[in-house]
Amino acid sequence: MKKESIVPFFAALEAANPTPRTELEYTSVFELLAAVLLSAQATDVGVNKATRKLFALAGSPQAILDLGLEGLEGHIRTIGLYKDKARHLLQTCRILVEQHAGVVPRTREALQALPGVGRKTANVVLNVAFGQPTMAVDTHIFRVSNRTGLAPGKNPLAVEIQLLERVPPAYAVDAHHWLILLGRYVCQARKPRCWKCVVAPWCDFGSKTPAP
DNA sequence: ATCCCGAGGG
DNA sequence: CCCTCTGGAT
Repeated sequence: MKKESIVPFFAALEAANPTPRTELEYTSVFELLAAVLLSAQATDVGVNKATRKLFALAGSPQAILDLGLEGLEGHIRTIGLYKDKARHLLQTCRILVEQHAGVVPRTREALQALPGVGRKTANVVLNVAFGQPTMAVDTHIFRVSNRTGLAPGKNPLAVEIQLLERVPPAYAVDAHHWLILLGRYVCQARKPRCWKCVVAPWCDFGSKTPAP
């Protein structure tokens, strides 16, 4: 993608969706952290289905701890990778209670020190909860960045660095959500719907898919 | 590089 | 059946 295409690219995304937001359901920063941790290799729809009941019963680190491993597994069993996620979330809650007074930390270092929280999850929390211009490169953002040519890096970290360099400051906070939603509903992995894509004029993707 | 792992879609 | 879904730990 040409350098001069980047501003119109994001201007088009902004025009189509002026105030993008995550589709994960949460009512506190802790619930956001838990929901993002659970969302690895899973759909938001599936995570929300489980967390709606879970958070109604246990919406704080101590309340999750009180569920115990078996109890927590019971609530998230319908989500993929649930054994690892239950164990990691419990350990994370234990650290939050014992080392952070039950409050989600605001630094990348402290976030990534939590079990089950890697670079991508930390970036999402920093962006969504604390308004920082991070680029959380998940499966959607990686694919969209490569296809469009916005950031052609060969691995998630390379793409993240390119996005941080190339996305204009005015778009840096919302870019995360625009790219995610574009990947989820338009630039899909199997069958991209190029005919309904608002950034198609600036996209490098060859042989754009026609309308059905 | 490999494992984890259920639900939904094609 | 196979692929995909807001990855992280080993």
